[in-house]
Amino acid sequence: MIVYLHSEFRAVALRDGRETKERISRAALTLFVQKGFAETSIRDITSAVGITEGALYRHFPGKDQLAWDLFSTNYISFATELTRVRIGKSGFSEQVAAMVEAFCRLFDQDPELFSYLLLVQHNESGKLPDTIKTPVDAVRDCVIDGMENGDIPKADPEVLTASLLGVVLQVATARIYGRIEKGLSEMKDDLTAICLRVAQA
Amino acid sequence: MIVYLHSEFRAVALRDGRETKERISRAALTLFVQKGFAETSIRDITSAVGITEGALYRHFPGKDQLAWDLFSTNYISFATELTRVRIGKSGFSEQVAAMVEAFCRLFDQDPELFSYLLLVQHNESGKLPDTIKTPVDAVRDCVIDGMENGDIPKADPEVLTASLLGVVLQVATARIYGRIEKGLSEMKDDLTAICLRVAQA
Amino acid sequence: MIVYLHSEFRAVALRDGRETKERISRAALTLFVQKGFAETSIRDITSAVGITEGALYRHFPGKDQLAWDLFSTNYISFATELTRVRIGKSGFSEQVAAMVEAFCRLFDQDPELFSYLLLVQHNESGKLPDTIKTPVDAVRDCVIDGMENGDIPKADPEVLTASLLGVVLQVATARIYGRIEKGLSEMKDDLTAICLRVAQA
Amino acid sequence: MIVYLHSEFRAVALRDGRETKERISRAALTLFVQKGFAETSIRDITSAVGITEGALYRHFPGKDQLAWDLFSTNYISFATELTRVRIGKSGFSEQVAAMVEAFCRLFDQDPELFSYLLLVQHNESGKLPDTIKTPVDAVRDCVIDGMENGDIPKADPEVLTASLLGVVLQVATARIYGRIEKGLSEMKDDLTAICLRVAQA
DNA sequence: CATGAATGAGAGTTCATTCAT
DNA sequence: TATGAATGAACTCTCATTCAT
Repeated sequence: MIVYLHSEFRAVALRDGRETKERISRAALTLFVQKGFAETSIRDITSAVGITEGALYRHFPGKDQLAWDLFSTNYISFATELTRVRIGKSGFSEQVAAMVEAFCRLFDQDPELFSYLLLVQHNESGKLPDTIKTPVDAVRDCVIDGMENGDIPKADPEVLTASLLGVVLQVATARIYGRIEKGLSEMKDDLTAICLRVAQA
Repeated sequence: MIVYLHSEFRAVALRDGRETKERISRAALTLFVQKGFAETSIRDITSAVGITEGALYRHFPGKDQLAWDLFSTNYISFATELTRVRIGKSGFSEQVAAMVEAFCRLFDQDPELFSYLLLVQHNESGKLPDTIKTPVDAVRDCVIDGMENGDIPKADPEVLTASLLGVVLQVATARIYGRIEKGLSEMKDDLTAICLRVAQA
Repeated sequence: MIVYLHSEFRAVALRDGRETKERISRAALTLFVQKGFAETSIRDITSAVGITEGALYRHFPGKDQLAWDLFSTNYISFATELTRVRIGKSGFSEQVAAMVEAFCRLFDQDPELFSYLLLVQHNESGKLPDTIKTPVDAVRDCVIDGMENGDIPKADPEVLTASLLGVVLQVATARIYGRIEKGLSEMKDDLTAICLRVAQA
Repeated sequence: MIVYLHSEFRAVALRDGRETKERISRAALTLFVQKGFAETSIRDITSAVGITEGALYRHFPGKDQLAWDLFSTNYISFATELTRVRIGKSGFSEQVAAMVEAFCRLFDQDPELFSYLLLVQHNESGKLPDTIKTPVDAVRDCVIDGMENGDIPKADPEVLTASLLGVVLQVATARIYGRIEKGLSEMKDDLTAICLRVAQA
């Protein structure tokens, strides 16, 4: 099981410095999602944390780095989680179910992080080196496996990957804007069913 | 006959308010999509057009208004187009096919506009009064009709609406990032097929 | 009798150009008094008149000149009026009464002009060449005459001049801010009485 | 012992927020009186102080607030002083003498502040809540007291208040423009005498 | 580690003025 | 004469970042 952003039990054991750094990260995440990266000032972040502007630079080299750390660490960590839950299952259907569940869990546990990684900043993923696995790669791996194993019909794997992602991300978006009221995890079976129909599994 | 230093055509172009306004709109659209709204400065826009910063304010009251005009006009007009092509067809399948085609046409004719309306700024749609129909409304209308007519099974219309939109928008995104090479219109039948499977039509 | 800013009967006989110029002057006067010189833009003036910005420059070489014309013409003309009414009277008391009446008449006929000349822009008077008579000069002449003729006791004429002006201008100010409700002309005898006590006439 | 490049005194001066704030206030006061509020730019102020433009905003939220702080603080405090010196005296004549002296003292000690409060920005006093006592109120209180006590004849207190103020302010103005050479305090007895004649005390 | 005054660059915007039409 | 698009300089203000303390 992955730890999103910070685990409470470790925080207790840590010194103030580490704790401040995590409070900065969390405040930044919240504000970046709420107002956007450019619209969030260093002062917005530090005054939310209750420190002065200069203090932030003890923990992060700058605003860009802060945003990037926030993104890349968690983006990679979520991709790893996706692959981990997929590898544990055999058969396309089970794998899709497991991945959908992982998406829903992330959303329900930490909607801000979900938004930041997958809706707001997901165009930042181009900055990652190609060797790093992203959530998109994890889904594509699943799709390609499914085609090679004959679980689903052969087709352009990129189109199928995008379609599957699209279903989950757009439903998440609808949930954020209040058009859908149920938590994502409550809908995981429905979402899985839709995904399997998309893939004709 | 006198030969002016500037040809009449050039002079007309320089002095014609309409034309300048449209060149500003287009430059702004391009830059907003490329770099984002906040990251695009007035100077970026005007120097792309070849005018000074102050000149922009004869055509738009400010940066926000420029972005909003760009968004609202085209967003509403695309929603109208979606409804128009849908109304012309009977049956859920035909209606979905027509709407998918409209999405693909917009994308291929003007990918920047597509991105601006549906990927970059689509969260601005909340600022529109509820009486105005958006593309999301157009898709939802189609879904609700399909359920009422028995063309598709009853389910949460919001989830289905989001899923259908997700398929199209995420495939468009993959195309923009170069993961897919075919034009969207070339894939319209595939996209329609996926959408119909999503809806179990 | 002097004509403040423009006489209606002449305006009728004039061409559009002259009439526009006077409408510009009047609009500028109003706005300068209401909002201040720096806070009034060319656009404020021209849109009040109903012409475009460029058109103003057919009538005035620039904003500064417009303000200066407005000030100097009327300031001198009012100084002339003051001297005219004073010369007609013999004895300090009669002269003061006549001048107070002239101040009150200007205020009641054209409070904006009064404010502009005597309250708002009166520090511009330093730009006038010393050979030109100002309202302050007119009052000082009266004071000096009164001292030389033995109508009033000898003292620093500048202090007395300032005091007399102060009484009139500050009462006018109180009237503008609504602290006094009567028209200035209604109070002219009271004001004259106060002025004569100031001068110990 | 280490000798720093900048002496401690200098370093303290540069880093001491209080001191900088006061230097900004003083520079602004000087410039507002010399050139007017609108004609004074932030750059004018900060370059007079020897800091950059942005630094001003750590001490004041903006230009308007700076001007307003400058005005309201000192305006109220001078009104309090006026009332204080008046309360200490019995009888209209003594009270007027005390208040005239207070005006003269302010003028001679800080002519810029006098100008700013009473000549340049005094129309800002309308922005103060009615519960706050202004110098005008202080003078009016004295006038009303004098009438009620029978020290001076009954008349419109607003007219008398304005007249008394007018004498002092216009003499101060004449002094500023160099028409009068004596310091105001040197003339305080003359001014008092004039004021008493105005009020027929 | 934290403070917060200061920097310096750049943001959006306004405005007096010009000039081709 | 009038128009109004365009200029160019100035404006107020914001912000990421630095650094003496």
